[in-house]
Amino acid sequence: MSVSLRPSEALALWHDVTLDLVRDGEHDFSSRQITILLTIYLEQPPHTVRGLAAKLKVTKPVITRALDTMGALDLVTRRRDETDLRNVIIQRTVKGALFVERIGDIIVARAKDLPR
Amino acid sequence: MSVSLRPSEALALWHDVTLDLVRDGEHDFSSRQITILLTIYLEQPPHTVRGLAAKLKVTKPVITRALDTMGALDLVTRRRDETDLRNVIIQRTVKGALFVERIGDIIVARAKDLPR
DNA sequence: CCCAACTATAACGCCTCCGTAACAATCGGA
DNA sequence: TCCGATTGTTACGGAGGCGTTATAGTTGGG
Repeated sequence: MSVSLRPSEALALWHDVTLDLVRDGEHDFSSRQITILLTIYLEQPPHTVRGLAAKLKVTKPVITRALDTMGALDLVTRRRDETDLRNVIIQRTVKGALFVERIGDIIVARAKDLPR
Repeated sequence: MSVSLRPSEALALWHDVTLDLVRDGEHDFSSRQITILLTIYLEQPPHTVRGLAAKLKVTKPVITRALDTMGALDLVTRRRDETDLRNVIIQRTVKGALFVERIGDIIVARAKDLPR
């Protein structure tokens, strides 16, 4: 199945959702940070710094810094890979799951209220 | 009309679109900046610093700074309101319109490709 | 004609992020 | 057992955002 959206509807949806996120005022993440968070919570584990950097086409320090920030907010955790100690496995947290869930609820609600 | 989305679809769509935006790598805007840009291009003019600040529930310097940044990128312009010289009218640019249009196209494309 | 109210912006010190480069730890094949 | 390759992180100087506060310009009612 696919979702049918006209450009004006798509942009209105994007606008409404980001507006809600800004108004809530809890965090002001960049596109990079949001993408990293959603990738961790939506795609199949395991997630590594290297893997995320490749997927997003950014450098590894970008990932490290984002994980530092979101780790401090308890939205994400890191664990050493015991089978290869060079790797770091990025893991989900309850708080992060709730945050992502809330984003999903906002999108659904705004899509439902979309005029036209 | 409204758009029917389940939470998992909504999040997948958000993930796919932000991923595209990050991969393109042209800009890395925050939620605030994106919201300001979309508000200017989607809502009825005129737009003022005060009005945007109220709508987004942020302080005026936040808006001024965002306009500085996006103005330097030619995504937005400022003009003095001739009927009340205290006001600044924020205006659209060709480059900004194309940028917003591209975001719309990405959302539509990703919605169409959405599995399930 | 004042002057309080309102506009947007500038200034301040702080913090976070940037890209690049160097780094320590670890792995695995020769 | 080396030693080159690979992992993630840290260090660096620079750029830009933050919230708060101060400021310059403008308005309009008394």
